[in-house]
Amino acid sequence: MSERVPARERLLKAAAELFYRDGVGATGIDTITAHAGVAKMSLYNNFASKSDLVKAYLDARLEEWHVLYRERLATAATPREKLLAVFDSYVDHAELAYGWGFRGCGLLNAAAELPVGDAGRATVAFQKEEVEQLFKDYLRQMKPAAAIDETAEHLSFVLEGAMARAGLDGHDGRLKAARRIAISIVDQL
Amino acid sequence: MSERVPARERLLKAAAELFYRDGVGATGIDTITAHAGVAKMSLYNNFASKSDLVKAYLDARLEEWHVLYRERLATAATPREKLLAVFDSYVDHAELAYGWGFRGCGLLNAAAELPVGDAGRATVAFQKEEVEQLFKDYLRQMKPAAAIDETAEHLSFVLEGAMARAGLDGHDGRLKAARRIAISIVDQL
DNA sequence: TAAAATAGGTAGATCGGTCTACATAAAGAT
DNA sequence: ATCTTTATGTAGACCGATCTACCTATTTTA
Repeated sequence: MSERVPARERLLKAAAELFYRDGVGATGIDTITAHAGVAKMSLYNNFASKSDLVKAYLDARLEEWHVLYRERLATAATPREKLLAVFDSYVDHAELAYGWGFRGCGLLNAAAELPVGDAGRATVAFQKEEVEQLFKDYLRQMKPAAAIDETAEHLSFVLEGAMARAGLDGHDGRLKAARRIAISIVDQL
Repeated sequence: MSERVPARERLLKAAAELFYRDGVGATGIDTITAHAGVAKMSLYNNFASKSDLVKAYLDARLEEWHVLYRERLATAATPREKLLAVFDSYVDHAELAYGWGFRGCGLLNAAAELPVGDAGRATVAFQKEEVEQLFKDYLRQMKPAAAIDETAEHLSFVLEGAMARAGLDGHDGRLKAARRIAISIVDQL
């Protein structure tokens, strides 16, 4: 019955909740270690600094979304369904955060707190670029003659805008609306 | 040559720059007063607390956008032009922040740092609701038979999504793209 | 001269980060 | 089967710096 959980894992779980709920800057080292039920030195044995933990937090959120997206992708047959799987994975990811009090995209929120040169901002920018690239790929498969770049950017704006609004009023109806809008956009190409 | 500027005004100007550039949480009281060239007590003579100053900062940004929007509105003749004036005022507002290092919408960034119950979040949510309502009004004047609510939400997503993306890659080309997208949306209603 | 802004300082908490000293447990060596 | 090494985790003191908030006393301004 060895239910032993490594300190690193406990720290990442605690950081995930606290960083998302209270913000990166407002969450101190002591709060994280206390919430993880772990000694302070266990944090510095596993991470070089708080920024390093923040970076790991962002990478974990990115990977978390990747998993949800690939799950949705597995059940998608057509390029159109694959494109919509991106929106569905956003809804799925939002629902993961409901227990913590939904506050929008954890990556975007964290990026808003990070200084301009910070490495974490690159992680966030990368994910948004990746989503836009996915839209381009699927659009190209759907309608090779369409204005791919413009439409992909349009879809990215709709998705991220819905997430921003959802973060403010605290429900994911916005994300489902974004999905409906995306359908109308791709279906009238 | 009385170039005397009241302490309150100097504080708001310093707070505007520092809160936007470095974030609300990362900016301390002493930094603000030093940057304003003002005594610490002048802050507490004019504002009840730091949160009060943050609230004033948000209100000032909201009013700042209102001014820019009304300026654009004055040169708009048709409902279509008035609707686009919203997008233009966003570009104008973004350009105000260029000297500080553009980091996206100051209201959205600050809201990402504020706790869920904070009064400042209401200010931010209000501004986004207001924009969506403006879209509804102008759309109704343009095409009374169109799907007003859905289209207004669509336009809001495009605008706020463009702002979110712009905040990550640091230029307002995204906002100009959003304007072009908005034109295509309203012109094919 | 009365009001407002000034400089400078204090209180008390919290921050990120470092350090010491000890406990536990599995793996390798004999 | 015993000893030793190496990993990892523990508790808790401690560091310098910074935070908000508030105070006092002096100077400036109107």
